Amino acid sequence: MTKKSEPIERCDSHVIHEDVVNQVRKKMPQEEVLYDLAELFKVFGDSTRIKILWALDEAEMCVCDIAALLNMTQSAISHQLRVLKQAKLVKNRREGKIIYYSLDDEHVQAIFEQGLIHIKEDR
Amino acid sequence: MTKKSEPIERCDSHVIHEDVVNQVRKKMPQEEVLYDLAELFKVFGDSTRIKILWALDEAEMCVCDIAALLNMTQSAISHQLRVLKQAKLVKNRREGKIIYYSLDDEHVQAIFEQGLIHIKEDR
DNA sequence: TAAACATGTGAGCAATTGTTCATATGTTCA
DNA sequence: TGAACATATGAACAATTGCTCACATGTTTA
Repeated sequence: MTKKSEPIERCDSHVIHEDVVNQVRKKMPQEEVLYDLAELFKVFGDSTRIKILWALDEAEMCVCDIAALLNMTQSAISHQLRVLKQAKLVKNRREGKIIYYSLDDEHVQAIFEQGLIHIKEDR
Repeated sequence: MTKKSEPIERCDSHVIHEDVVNQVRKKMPQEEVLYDLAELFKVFGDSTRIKILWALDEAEMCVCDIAALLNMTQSAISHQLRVLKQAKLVKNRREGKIIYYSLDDEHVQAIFEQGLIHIKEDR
């Protein structure tokens, strides 16, 4: 989306602290890394998906179970599970007709943890 | 958005593992907590905001600096800074005409860290 | 094999989001 | 005070998103 950074020319005209800007620019990670990071957090940025992840952190569950738990359509859950799987946060295994989902990343809990710390400070 | 969880009645008809569902339901945090968590991650789920946060983790910067760094409009940056401020991730101080922004949460880095761990495993 | 069942998927739609543009607000300095 | 400057903000618009609905896929069992 964002263009490769061209010579400083924006903010209408004046760059206030060119030294700071250049110094920070040197330290910025690759564009792609920041983009991927945003994509990952985007997956966490929906309460349905958060609920699914939290549930799967408690137990392996099939699609129907999750739909019942969250009082949502099987289809809606299935769509979201696809997103979670693409993000490699969730994996599944088949057992007959039933497909069981579980977490595919031991860091999900750690990410939740950090988020909760922030939230709790805001009250 | 989501309704308060009513008696299990979804997934068309059959609940596959009612025991698991009930057990997991007991362990689920309050609806509101999960919602707030999603809201927080939503803020992290945009590459412009990720870049801003990363930059501010390196140095305090004014709006114009950030716009120059990211090669974006002052207005666009200002809008995003508002989002970040509402999420209490960023604070500012005024010095004459110039308003300096900086991180308002020492956990931002920790959250990035966790995200990066996940991303790096996917390669 | 056909019916029943569990899940996946594409199209469509309303809601949300990120940016732009024009302009408002607030500060400094001549 | 008025011009210049730094930032904030509201309206508008295109793009994205999450859900629903209808139906497809794949598995079991009678």
